Amino acid sequence: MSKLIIPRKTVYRLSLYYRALQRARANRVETVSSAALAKAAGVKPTQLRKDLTYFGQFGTRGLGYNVEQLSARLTDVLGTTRLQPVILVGAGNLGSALLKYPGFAKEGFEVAAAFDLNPSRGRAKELGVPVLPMTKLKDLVHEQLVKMAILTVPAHVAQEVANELIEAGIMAILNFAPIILQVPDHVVVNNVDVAIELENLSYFIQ
Amino acid sequence: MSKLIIPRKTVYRLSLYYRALQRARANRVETVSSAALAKAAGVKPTQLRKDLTYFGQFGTRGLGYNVEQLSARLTDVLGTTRLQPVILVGAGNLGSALLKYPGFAKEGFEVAAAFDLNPSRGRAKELGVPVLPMTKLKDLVHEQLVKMAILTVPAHVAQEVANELIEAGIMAILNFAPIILQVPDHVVVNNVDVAIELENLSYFIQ
DNA sequence: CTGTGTGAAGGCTTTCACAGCC
DNA sequence: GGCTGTGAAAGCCTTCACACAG
Repeated sequence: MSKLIIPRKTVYRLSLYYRALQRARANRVETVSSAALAKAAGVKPTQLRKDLTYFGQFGTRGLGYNVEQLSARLTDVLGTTRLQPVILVGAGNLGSALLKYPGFAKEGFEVAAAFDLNPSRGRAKELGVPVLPMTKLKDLVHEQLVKMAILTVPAHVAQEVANELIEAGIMAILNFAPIILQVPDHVVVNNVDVAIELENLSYFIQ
Repeated sequence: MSKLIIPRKTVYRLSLYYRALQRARANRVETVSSAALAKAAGVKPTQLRKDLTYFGQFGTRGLGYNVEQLSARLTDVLGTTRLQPVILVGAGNLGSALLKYPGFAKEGFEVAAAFDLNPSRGRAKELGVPVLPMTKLKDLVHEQLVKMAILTVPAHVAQEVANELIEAGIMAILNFAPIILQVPDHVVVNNVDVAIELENLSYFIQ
């Protein structure tokens, strides 16, 4: 379905809209205007409307959008993307914190397992997922058809571990190591880098 | 200095270049070509060169860039932005993990203090910074001229806490809560949202 | 009269192509 | 020959302006 090309930035914003809609739904709101929804998502109303036109018309002119209905359509577009199993590699401070973060399940991702060079240090019980040695990586990825990995290892081993992940069949990496990973074309990487975000912020408050 | 307008995305990439240069320097490399540096930063060579032209010429044609020199110039452009004091608000799992993350100091940021509704739960000793109650926020921000904050509180209180931060004089917020903060124009916000990054990744591996 | 849908315009970034220097 | 610097072109994304529906 929808093999229409949706711009990269639009896809990103769809997630924001979806979140805002869930909040509206939780508040028993039935209808939202593009102005209201856009505000909740931090964008301009015209942008929101334009984004939605990439996959159809949902609004009622003079009224706004039906929360349920738009929500359902967004699930449909982003939909198959949810409920994916994910693995986390590197159960240090940051990795452990992410594992304990309640937002994953809520947003539709399940952490199938965590991997670490030293599996004992993260106790599975406390973290709520199995913590396995790297040698088990390939098997688990194949068995559970895992395509995505969260990488929270130190920078100096990140590339090496990323190679192992790709070798094992991982297609998408959410990389927290402060280094740009070199990967083949079929692999997607998103980076999360706290230091760079801070640096960026500070530039704009001169 | 340099009130020339540097595009937002360029500023972001300058941080990547700077990092890559530090690694090159650590390896005693004296000269890099735009091709090599661009690869390390994950961009195209022409993009790197164009980015650098916003604030001067540094390269030697036929040779490349002097690592020291370019590095110094980048420090200069991003420079005053470094070594800023930062506060962290919300010393839960994620907040504590970030405090223990060694990357801050290395990248030139110092966490002046952490704040929490329940200061006892994060022991200052373990975290390496004072953990204070929210009532001390305003005083510390004023005393230490803090302009930036890392926000790692639960989503349902994020807006409220952000308001307090802004009220206290904070100008820039690195927000980890999965919600779009409504802030006045003079305040800058960057969002880090793991769930959305995952969702985004998964869309692109259909 | 309110609020959506959308072609067209505008603005911002990236990429190209090649001139210029070592 | 190798590699930088850069105007021009292309591409992408956002915003505008307004037609149109309820």
